Amino acid sequence: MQLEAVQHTKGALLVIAGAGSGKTRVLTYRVAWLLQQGIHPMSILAITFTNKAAAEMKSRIYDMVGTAAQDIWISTFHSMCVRILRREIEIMGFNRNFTILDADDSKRVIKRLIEDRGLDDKRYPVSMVSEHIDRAKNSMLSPDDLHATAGQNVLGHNIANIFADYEKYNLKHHSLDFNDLINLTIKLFKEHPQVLDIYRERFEYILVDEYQDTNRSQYELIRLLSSHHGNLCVVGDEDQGIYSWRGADISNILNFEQDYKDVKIIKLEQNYRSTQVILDAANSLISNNTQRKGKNLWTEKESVHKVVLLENMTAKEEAQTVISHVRLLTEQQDLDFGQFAILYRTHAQSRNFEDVCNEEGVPYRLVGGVRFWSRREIKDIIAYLRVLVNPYDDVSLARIINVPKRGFGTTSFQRVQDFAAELDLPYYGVLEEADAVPDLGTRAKKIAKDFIAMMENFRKMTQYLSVSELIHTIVNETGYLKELNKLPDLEREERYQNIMELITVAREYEKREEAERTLEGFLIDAALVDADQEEGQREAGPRINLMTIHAAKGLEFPVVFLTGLEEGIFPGVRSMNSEDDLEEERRLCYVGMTRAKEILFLSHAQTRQQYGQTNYNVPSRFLREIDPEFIQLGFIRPKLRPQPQAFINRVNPFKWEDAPKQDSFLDSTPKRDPIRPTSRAKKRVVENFEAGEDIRHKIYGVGQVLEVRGSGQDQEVTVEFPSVGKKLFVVKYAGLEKVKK
DNA sequence: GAGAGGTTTGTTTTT
DNA sequence: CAAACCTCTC
Repeated sequence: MQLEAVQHTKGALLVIAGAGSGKTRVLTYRVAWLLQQGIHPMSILAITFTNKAAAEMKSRIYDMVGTAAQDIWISTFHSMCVRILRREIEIMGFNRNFTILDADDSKRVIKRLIEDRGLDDKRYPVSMVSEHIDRAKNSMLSPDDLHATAGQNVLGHNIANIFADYEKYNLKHHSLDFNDLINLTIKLFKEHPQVLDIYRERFEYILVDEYQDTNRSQYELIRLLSSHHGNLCVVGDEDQGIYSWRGADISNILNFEQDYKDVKIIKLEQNYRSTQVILDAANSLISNNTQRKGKNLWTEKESVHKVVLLENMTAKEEAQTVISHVRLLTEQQDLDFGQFAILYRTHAQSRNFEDVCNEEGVPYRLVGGVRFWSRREIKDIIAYLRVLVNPYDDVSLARIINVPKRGFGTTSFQRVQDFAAELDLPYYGVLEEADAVPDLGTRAKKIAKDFIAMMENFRKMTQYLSVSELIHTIVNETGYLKELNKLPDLEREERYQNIMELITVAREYEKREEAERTLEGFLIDAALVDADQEEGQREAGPRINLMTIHAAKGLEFPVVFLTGLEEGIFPGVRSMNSEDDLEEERRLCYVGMTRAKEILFLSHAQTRQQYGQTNYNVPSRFLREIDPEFIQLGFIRPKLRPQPQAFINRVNPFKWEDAPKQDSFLDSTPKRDPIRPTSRAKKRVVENFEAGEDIRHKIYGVGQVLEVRGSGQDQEVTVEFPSVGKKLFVVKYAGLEKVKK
C-alpha cells in the first residue's frame, strides 16, 4: 500500500494513514520518487503544520536525495505564506517589513481597540473578543459577515465593529497576525490572478501532511494552488484531528472525495509501531467516537505487557510512581531515559514531574512550556528590533518606551497616545515630534528626543552589525542589563540566561545557510519558528521527554506514560459540555496512546492542586471506555486509599487480599462534594442565574443550569453535571457564604 | 513616576 | 501558584 501511494503521482490522492502506518515514510519516498521521474525539485511543494515536521521531512529527504532537496519548498502553511507575502505584499498596501503579531500582541491591540470604543471590558473581555475574531478569520468571515449574522444582538455587532477596527489597525500599522498570513495570501491570489499564476504553474506537485488539521482558509489556499496541475496528495487520519479549536475542520478530509475529481484513496492500516495490545486498547477507546470513517489498525508486533494502569492518591505521587517505573525499567531492561515520554494534557501538569526528576537526579527534557519567545525579556528585546524594522509597530513601541525605566511613565505616554490618535500618526512619529505634543512636560520631551536619537543610532548600526551584535548593543546601551541587576538573584540569573540564549539563537540564525541573514529575516523566524531551546538542561546524554500530547503528535517512544487521566483534566472541564469536544478529547487520548511502541502506561490521581487549591478528581471516562481486558496493574504497588481497590480488582485478576469490599471505584462519585465554590464566590455579590446559563466560571465543575427558583441571595438552581453521569443536583446560594449541595 | 505591598484572577491544546 | 492588576506612599 505504501508503494502504491508513493507511485500514484498524477491527480488527486488521499492517503488515510493510521497512526504508525509509515506516513512520513510515504511522503519522503514519494518526493524521492518524483525526483527520480525527472521532476524538477522547484516544482514540488510539501506543506506541514509544525516546523518540527517540516525539519524532519527535510532532513529525511536530504538523506535520500542529497542537495537536490534544497530547491524543494518544504514548509509550514505559515512560513510558506510569509515567503510569498514578503515578495508580493506591497501591491496590497502593506510594507514588506510587516510585523507578525503573536497571540499576545494581538490581544494587546484588541484591548486597546475595546478601550478606544469606550466599551466595558467586563462585558467585552479581551479573551472573548479575540476568540470571536480568531474564529471568524479561521472561517474566512469578514466584519460585515459578522454584522449580517448578529441580527438584534448588540454584543455581536460590537464584536464585529472591534473586528473591523482591528483590520484597519493592522493595515495602518503594517502588522499581520497568524491568520492574516494565510488569509492575505488568499486575498492576494484572488485579487491578483497574475500572481496566483506564477505559483500555481510552478507547483506541479503538492503534498499536504496532517490534512485533517486544515481549516477553512488553509483548505482554500490548497485549492487555489493545486487548481492548475491538480496533482495533489493529501495525507491524514480523521482519528488524529486534534486542532478543531484552531478552526481545523475534519470534514475537509471526510469530504475530500467530493471536493476533487477522480480521487484515488489509499488506506494504510498496518501499524509498524505499537504492539497488538496497545492497538487493541486504543481501538476500543476510539470506537466510542461517531465522527469517523472507521478503520482497522493491525500489526505483526507481539505484545510485551498489557497496558499498565497506575493509580495514585495525589498528583505528586503520580509523578513519583511514574519515575519509579522509569527507573525500574531502565534497570531491568535495556532502555535509556531518552526512550521514555511522559505526556499530559496541559503544560501546567509538567511541574510535578520536573520536581520529582530534580529530586531523584533523573535527567529530563521539557518540550514547550512557557515558550521561549513569550518570555518577558525576550519579547522586550524583540520589540526593540521590531520598532527598528517597522516604526509603525505601536504595540512594540508601547512595550519598550519605558523599558528599562527611563522616566517616561503612564501619564506622559497617555499624552503621546492621545496626540497620536488625534493626528492619526504612529507613536514613533509622535515621539519624533515630541515638542508638538500638548501638555507633555519638558523633561518628558527631552526623554522622548533622547529615545528617538538612540533608536536612530541603532538603526544605523543595523547596516554594519549582525543581529547578535545588535542585540548585544541594545541590551547594553539601553541599560536593560543594568536594570536586571536590581532583581533578586534567581530571577536575574534566569533572565540573563534567556538573553544569552537569544544571542545564541541569533548567532545560529546567522550561520544558517538558507537564511536571509538579515534582521527582518530573523524577526520572521522569531515569530514563526519555535526555538528548540533546552533551558538550563544542557547536560548531555539521554533524558526523559516531558511534553503535552499535542506536542507529541507525530512522535513515537518505546515507553509512554499518559498521565492525569481524570475528569476535568482529561477530558478537560471545558470539553465536557459538548459531544464534539468530547470526541476531540478522545482523539487526543488516542493520539497519546498510539505514541507507544512497547509499553503504554495510563495514570490518574485522586487529588490534585489546581489554582493553588486541592481538588478531588474522578478517574477519566476514557479509562472506563478502554476494554479492561487489555489493562493490568503497575509493577510497583501504588500507595492508595481504600476506595480504588474495587476498581483495581476489576481490572486485575490478582486481587489484593485484604481489599475492602466496595462498589466499583470508577462508578462511584468522589468522596468530597464535587460542587465547591471558588474562593472568590464567597466574596462576590450574588448574582441571578438564568436557566440555560453556563456557570462553570462561578462554581467549579458545574455544567448547564436547568432551572432556577428564587432570586438574589436565595436561589435554588438545578444543574446538570456531565461528569457524574447526568445526575441532577440542587445548588442553593446561601447568602454570601458558599454553595451547598 | 517608581516601587512596595496587597488583591484578584485565571488554564487547554499552537502557527 | 503565579502573574496581572490595583492602591498607596514617597
